[in-house]
Amino acid sequence: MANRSAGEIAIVNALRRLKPGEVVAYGELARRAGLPGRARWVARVLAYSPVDDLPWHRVLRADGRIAFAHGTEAFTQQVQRLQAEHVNVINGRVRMPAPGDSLDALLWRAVPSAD
DNA sequence: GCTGTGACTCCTT
DNA sequence: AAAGGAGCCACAG
Repeated sequence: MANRSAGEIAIVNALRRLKPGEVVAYGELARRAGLPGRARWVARVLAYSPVDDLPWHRVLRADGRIAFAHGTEAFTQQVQRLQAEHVNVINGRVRMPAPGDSLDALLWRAVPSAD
């Protein structure tokens, strides 16, 4: 039996494990799903997965920036969803967790940025 | 089966 | 801070 969508299922499961207010990078989510280096696969799953109740808005680029261009509908919607979960977003950027910060930082501090 | 594309990431100027 | 390039891999043509 082909494991055609095994990775996709793992990605969706990892996504479902995210708690409100918790954000991760595409690559980090891929790593949690047991698929290191498959960040682009995560992005594709978020874009095309038939499951539509996924917390896609909790996934950001590795530097904490939203993956969409400013002014797009997707960008605006992601910012709104994040703010609804008390995630501070400034100029399309969120502070990514440092390795030691983990549990204390359920709410991530905003990072000022020029953009 | 080869080529181009992309909601990515890392390294090197 | 910004830009270029390589690696990555599923998918469409």
